[in-house]
Amino acid sequence: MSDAKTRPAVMADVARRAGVSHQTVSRVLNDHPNVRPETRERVLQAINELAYRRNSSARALVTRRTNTLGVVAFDTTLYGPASTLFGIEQAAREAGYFISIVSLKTITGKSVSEALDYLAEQSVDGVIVIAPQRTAAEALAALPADVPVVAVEGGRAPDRPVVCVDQEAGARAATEHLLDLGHETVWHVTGPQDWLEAEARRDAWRATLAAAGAPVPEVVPGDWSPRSGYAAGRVLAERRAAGANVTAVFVANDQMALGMLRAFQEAGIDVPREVSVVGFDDIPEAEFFPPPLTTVRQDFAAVGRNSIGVLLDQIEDGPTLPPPRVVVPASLIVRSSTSTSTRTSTRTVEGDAPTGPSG
Amino acid sequence: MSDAKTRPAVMADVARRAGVSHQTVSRVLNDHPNVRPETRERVLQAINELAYRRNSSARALVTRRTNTLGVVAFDTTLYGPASTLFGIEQAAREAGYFISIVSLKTITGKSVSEALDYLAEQSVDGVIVIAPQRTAAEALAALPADVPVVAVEGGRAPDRPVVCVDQEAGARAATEHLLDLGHETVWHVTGPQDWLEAEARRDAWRATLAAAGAPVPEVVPGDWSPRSGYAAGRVLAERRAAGANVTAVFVANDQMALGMLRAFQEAGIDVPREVSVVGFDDIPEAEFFPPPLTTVRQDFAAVGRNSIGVLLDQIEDGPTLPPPRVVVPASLIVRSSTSTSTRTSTRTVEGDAPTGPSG
DNA sequence: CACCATCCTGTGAGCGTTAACATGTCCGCA
DNA sequence: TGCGGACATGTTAACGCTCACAGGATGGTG
Repeated sequence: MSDAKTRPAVMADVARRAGVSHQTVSRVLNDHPNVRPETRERVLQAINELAYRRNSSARALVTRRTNTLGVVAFDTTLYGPASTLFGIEQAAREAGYFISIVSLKTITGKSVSEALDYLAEQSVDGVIVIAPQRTAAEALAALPADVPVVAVEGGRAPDRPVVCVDQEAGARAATEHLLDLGHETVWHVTGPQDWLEAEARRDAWRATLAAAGAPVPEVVPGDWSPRSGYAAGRVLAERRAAGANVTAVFVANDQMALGMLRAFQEAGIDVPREVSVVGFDDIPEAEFFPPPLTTVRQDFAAVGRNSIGVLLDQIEDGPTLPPPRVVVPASLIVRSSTSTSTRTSTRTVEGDAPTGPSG
Repeated sequence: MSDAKTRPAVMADVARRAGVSHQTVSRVLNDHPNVRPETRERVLQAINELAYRRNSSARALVTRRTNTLGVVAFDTTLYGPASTLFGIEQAAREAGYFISIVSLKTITGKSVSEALDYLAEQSVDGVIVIAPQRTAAEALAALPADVPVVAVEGGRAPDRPVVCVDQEAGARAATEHLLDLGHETVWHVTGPQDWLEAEARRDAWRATLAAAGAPVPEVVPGDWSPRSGYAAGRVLAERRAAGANVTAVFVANDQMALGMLRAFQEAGIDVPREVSVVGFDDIPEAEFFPPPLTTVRQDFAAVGRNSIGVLLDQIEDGPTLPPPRVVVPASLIVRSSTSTSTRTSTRTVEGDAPTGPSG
């Protein structure tokens, strides 16, 4: 009975070598308590000698668990998604799960549901969807839940577990920081319209201004790219030249802030002496912008950890009602792109209001 | 025999419903030719009605193929690795493969081999290792090849397939561009010592200078981070103040270039009037640096496509000798951080050599 | 000494699929 | 009419594992 030449060893081979049954080998592998230490030792040695590896497919077939989680992401080239993905991967591996990833080029209801289909084909045990856009979040909500799903930045989906960064607190901190510095009001450059994060930051900015009794300027649209930030910077420089009270800007992300800094520089506007700028994300480059950017840092590692935590809970205990909603804090990092308002010797501006430069 | 309540349908269920044997269902699923169109139709309909999904574990168990490829990456938060990963994922999905990823925090021989172990446990069909460091590449070379492996940026590993960007051509283009602009020589800020890319860029820079008969200044060390670029910028500003001929710098990546630009600005050095700067990577922000950065663009999508291509070849046809080595081109993107040398009215510098500002 | 509980180990079945082979049908051609 | 071959389908046996259950020891207790 000349055995196979180089076929990897299977459980039966180990069993034979250790002089036990395949079931005992299985027990050793699965840390069952009822195995004599001596026997366990013999089995482990046989495993080592044969370089035995348990066949994950056979195991998955019978346990109905693949130990694999799917992640659907969009533009993993951006710092935020990339960092979130990294956090997710670390947390998953720690919990003994594999991560299978699908990166989308375009995010539509269709592409999201296709991605989920694709992952379902691989029989993942659960899925994390990084769904920062309204369309993605809606597509997710519309889907039948044959597999546990967690949305990251998934808006206020009422029936899905969601993990997200506290955009509101971040935007509020940014805006208040500028108001506290004595600026009469704060302008805002938004992200793309259908991004939930952009919306949340904008709304919180607006609410903060309103709460402080400060005038609420029209938003300047952007799309996250440095280019759009540059364009927004030119718009604001123009407004300023035309007499508008532009001394402080809260830009919805760091990349746009970079573009804006460049536009201001070209327009001869000094940051922070003449205009203060705050970003959002705290990308590694932000500290070295001209000038170093005051911005809001998001704890992406925590987002990853929590996503995995919520997802595993759901996999193990089934869906809970109401679905959990975890909010991860964001913190303001003050650098050199913001300073007190120096607009003292100026003619009164058009839409003035009682500002409270509180301490 | 009341059938299971909500248990997902299996092949036998489909077979029963379509009035055929499970084997015929299998044939339909696998596009076997010998199925009557009419039968095929009936089977497909049954599949639809039951929302049947083939069980990938069972399939993998018998075919000994998981249709999954592993990717080992390091610091996927950086633009380069993130982009490569994205390219790999796209190409893999197109080819019908799943991607399972392991991101390493630290890259050592141990961590790389652990990652490969981890992926082996998942029975991946092949692995792509993004191994830009010497240690990673060496760990890879030392490993037994029980699974097809492709190294991305894996140095000159003689016995492993490698896909890499033409660092040499990129660095040469950057250096020549500066020499062509009339600069007597070009300084260089390197990446971390054990990164193969850093080494390749440095060597090519040095060779280009030598070929042009230009003096070769000492390299300034860096570690990819903006911070280290800033430090390098201060060093060079100091040298310049001390009379050294610093009019052109080739920085090994864009992030460090950003830090350097900041240092130069603080030192009152105008870029590009007084010093020209070239980066490497062409990150999205580069176009909006102060000033827009001349840099070298790498085609990460092509790297991804080629990695998958080489890996699939190896999986399907077995290892070939010699192992393939694919080099992806890099191209110089000229922006505003470089200009002709204006160092005309200067005292002669110490280490002068016959420069050839050739056309 | 009988009896039950506890520990350790083995036996057999089954997870859902594909591969190999068997069977049956139909057609063309000698 | 008979026969080989292409085609269409069914039957059976793996694939390598875990689960449920069946024992054979061993030890404490009545």
